Amino acid sequence: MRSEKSPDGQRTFVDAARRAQLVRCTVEAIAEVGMRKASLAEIARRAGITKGAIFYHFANREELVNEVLVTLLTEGARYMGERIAEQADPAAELRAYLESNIDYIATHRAEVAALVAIAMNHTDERGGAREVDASVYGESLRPLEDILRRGQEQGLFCAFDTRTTAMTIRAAIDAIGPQLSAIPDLDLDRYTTELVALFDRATKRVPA
Amino acid sequence: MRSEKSPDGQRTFVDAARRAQLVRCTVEAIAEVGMRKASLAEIARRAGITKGAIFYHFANREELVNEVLVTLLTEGARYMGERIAEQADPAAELRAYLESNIDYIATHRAEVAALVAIAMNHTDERGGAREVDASVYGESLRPLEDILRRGQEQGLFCAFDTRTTAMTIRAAIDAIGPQLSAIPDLDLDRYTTELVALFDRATKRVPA
Amino acid sequence: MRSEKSPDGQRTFVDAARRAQLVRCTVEAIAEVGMRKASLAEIARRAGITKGAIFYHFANREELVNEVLVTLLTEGARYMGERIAEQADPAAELRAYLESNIDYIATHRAEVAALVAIAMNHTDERGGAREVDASVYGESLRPLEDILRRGQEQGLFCAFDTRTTAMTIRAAIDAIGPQLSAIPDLDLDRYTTELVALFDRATKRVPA
Amino acid sequence: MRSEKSPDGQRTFVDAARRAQLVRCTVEAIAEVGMRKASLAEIARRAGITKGAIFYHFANREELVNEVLVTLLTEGARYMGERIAEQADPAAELRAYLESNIDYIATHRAEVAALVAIAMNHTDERGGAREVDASVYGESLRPLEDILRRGQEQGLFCAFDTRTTAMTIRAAIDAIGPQLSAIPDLDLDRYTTELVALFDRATKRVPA
DNA sequence: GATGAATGAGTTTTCATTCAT
DNA sequence: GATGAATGAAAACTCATTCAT
Repeated sequence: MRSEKSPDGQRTFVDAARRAQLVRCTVEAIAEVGMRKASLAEIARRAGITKGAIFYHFANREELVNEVLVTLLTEGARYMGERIAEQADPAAELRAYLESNIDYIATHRAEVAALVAIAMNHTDERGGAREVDASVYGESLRPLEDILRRGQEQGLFCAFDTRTTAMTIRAAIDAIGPQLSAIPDLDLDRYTTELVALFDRATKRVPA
Repeated sequence: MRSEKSPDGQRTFVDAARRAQLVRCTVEAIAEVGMRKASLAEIARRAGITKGAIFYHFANREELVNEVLVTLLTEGARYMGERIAEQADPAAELRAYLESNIDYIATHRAEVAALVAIAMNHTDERGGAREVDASVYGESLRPLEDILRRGQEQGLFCAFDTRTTAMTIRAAIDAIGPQLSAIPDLDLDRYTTELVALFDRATKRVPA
Repeated sequence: MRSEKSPDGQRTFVDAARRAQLVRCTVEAIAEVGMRKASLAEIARRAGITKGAIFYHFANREELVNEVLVTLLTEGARYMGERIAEQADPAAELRAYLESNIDYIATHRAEVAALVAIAMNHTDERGGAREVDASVYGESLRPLEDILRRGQEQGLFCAFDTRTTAMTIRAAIDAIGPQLSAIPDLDLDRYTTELVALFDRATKRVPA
Repeated sequence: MRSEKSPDGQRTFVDAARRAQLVRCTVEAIAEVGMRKASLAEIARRAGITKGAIFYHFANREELVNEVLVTLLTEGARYMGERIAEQADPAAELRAYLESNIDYIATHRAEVAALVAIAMNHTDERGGAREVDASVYGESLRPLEDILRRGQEQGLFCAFDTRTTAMTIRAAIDAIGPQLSAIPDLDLDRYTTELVALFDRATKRVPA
């Protein structure tokens, strides 16, 4: 075990590789068979190792799932952060935020499915008040609130509570995942256009 | 019950009461400890009876959960339908829709938590394309789309895709539940006001 | 309960009727769904009463099954005894024994199926050394041995151990039930003729 | 095992040993307490392991019971096949068939008891028409019919339906198991001699 | 005489976790 | 680093039996 072998938290290359592989297999397992049936046996099978070996790399199931969560969140944040950074003004940033998010969802269905499943299970099991989730929400919402606030400061956006609006935008995006499962041939381009337009109307300053 | 008794579906008073009690206990159990840990043992414990007794009243776990689902949905639909029916025009209806939904969520936290948990588990286990869920979504979205379409026909609302907009409104509402768990002292009145304003801006027709 | 109400073992008419009805329903249940799934609930369902009521007429499941056993055995013995009594000599009686037995099996499939299932379960559960079964075997074998012995005394049959031969005849008959289940369109007339001929050759005295 | 491991069906030595041990314990359990009470808990207790361990080696109860069935059938077939192969003519083969079968029953009481119990339960639960059973019966009857047919072709046996006769011989043998349970001190040598003589008379050609 | 309700012991099965090798 | 084997706690479900009414 990590903690036993290297108290300084160092990890060997092989260990890191296995962890990454296990994270990947877990994502696929959860996306395909759901949280409930994504047992360690199933994950090990996909990774081509034994159940027991998992415990060499992760203290327990929870630690593995947490790593999955952190990995997906980080990955997603990077994916979207880059696109937004290139924009000229907050209005363009908001549009880029929506577009890059939906694009990510469209091109990372397994990841999104796994993410939603894990998040649900967390909200579920610990009554929603879990540290990880809280920070996740905060972390993911802050950049969006920043965009909105700067937009208001620059006179591009009208007056509204940035938190409520940020949450609504986030919710509109997060609702796409489940819908995609139900309606696999959903027209995402159209959806994107409509959403961009909707939040444009909802946020833009109306000149007197 | 049911399977052991007369096929005419007759139910005694005691049976109906126990079923209702079990539904209530199941809602509370799911809301408090989550779907996964809301075992029949846990539910029976809360109801003060034995596991075996549950099977006297329900054929299996699924039947119990289904009854919970139907009960909550029916209850919710009645709660909100009444308020919306009294409104004068689609714009007022949309406001009433938002207000009554958020009000319901605020005053029925356990029910909403249970509903979300059950819905998630369904999406999870059957790959998201389950009849019940599909109809649930459709059923809950249709009245909202109706309001939006009528608003457009009467020239009150601007041009937009009613389905996308309805889904966004729904998503904004559904996001409140999880947030409430994370931030128990969320100011719901403010949230409501903001949301009403946001979707008012997003939908109203701007005179030339 | 019988024993509580009438220590003299008297039974009311209604009680006797219900017992008979329950015996009949049990036979059908066992024949159709097998011993394992012929639960008291299933039997009660077929009788149109509740599980609890069964315990008014029978102390427990075992007593009910025993009554079924005794009833079927008695019924069968009467059915065959009559035909055999009419015969002129032991050779004719042996033929009549075979014919009436096979005929009974052909016309009482449910009864035979139930009988076999119950017998098996008994042999099964108590290691085969149960009083009922022992007597059953003895009772059913004695008349057959009598026929064989008289045949030998009258010089119609050759020398052989009557017990072994009786058992073989019985076994040949008892094997028909299971075969009928496997091969429903078995030609029983042919089977009868062959069996009669076989045991005729095996028992008849060959003149010097 | 099996489901958790490599699909090439590889088995370790320990696994094979445990499987064999579990098969043995299952045979004994069924022979002693009957199919109904031979629960996995009982079998595990006899094997000195936990219930859970059984599922490591067998996917489920059915797979375990099937392995028992196949093992016993194979064992029995080998035991008897050898003796019959050495015989000079069909009449001697028939005698060897009877003798080796009865000998097997005498020396493998638990195996025979278990075999009968399992077979019965199968007939019982699936309405008698199960593939396994059908093939079992066919497989076990065919060699016997072969002997009889060859005997007829060689003019050693008289005219009779080989199927009916084979079944009768089989039934006479199969009846010994239950009798042994009921009458533990049955004189099997005598029984064998009598049976051989009986079927000799019943099958041999009587010269004109 | 019978019902509706409940019990409690038992069944098979699943799975995260442990550990000797 | 990893495997094979096993554990033990929990799950859903079944059913004979009891009993107040």
